[in-house]
Amino acid sequence: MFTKRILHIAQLSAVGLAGYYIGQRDKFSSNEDTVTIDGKSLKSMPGLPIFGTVSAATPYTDSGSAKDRVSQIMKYGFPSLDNVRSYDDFVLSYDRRNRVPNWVFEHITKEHVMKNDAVDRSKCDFTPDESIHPFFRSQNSDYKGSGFDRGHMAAAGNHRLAQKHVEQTFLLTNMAPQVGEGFNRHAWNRLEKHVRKLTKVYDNVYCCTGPLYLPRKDSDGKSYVKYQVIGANSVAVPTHFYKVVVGEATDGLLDMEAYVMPNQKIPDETPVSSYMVPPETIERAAGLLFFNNLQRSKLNRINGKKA
DNA sequence: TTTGATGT
Repeated sequence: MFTKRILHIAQLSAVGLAGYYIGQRDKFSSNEDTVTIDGKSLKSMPGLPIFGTVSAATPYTDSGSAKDRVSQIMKYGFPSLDNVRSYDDFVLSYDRRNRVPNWVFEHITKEHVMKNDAVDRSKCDFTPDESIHPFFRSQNSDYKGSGFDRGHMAAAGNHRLAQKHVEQTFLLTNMAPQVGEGFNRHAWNRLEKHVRKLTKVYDNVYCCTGPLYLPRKDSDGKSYVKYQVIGANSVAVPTHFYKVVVGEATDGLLDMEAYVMPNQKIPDETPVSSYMVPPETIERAAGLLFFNNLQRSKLNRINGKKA
């Protein structure tokens, strides 16, 4: 088991493995850009960026507005600011070149993952996102016959408060091509279940999910990033996927876990913990900063170790 | 159970 873990970490070594310390990073302020958007189009067009008026420093008030929900989901900061779209229960940044998300952010509580008879996943359809320009929009036809699943980044099972919420997770903006057998339907699914279980331990769980395109050394000894593209729109097939998760306890202390899994069949017996990596490794590989507004003094553990 | 694709 231990050797396996070393192997996974070795795969990541090309992008830098500098330890668990996530402290003194540049102060990246994701809250200073302001864009004004009228409330009407915000309601009629799910997916429109409603950013700008949102600040992670804004205290959460339970007034029920979309803006407040975004500030709650994004409490600890935006990983990046490009092509941000907000939905009723998750927020994402869309990669127009690759036709998949850069990152998807969720705020999850036990109420969000509870069984709810009013919500039926089987009624959901995978739907192209009309809020994306047609040049950059992925279609169901891109995935059809590709051999890859339309894998949720924000998992459907994390959004059971309302039928509308789970339906929005089926927008293709929230999808990336994933190996089905042995990955999306198994190892990755186990990781998603693990995140849901964290809501039993923590009052609030913040989860950021996305793709990675990691370099690999070729036979000529040089490193290259190589990934398949599928369909008429050339949707990128990521080499790996990450999850960075923060659990917020009642006392305000925070625990962080970070995972990277290769987009391939993974043996059934592999524990999810063997895919833990230092968060900084993912940040360097993805070009993102996670939980940048988080107060370091409140960070208790990272990947189970005292921070 | 939850994650999906595919065929009728």
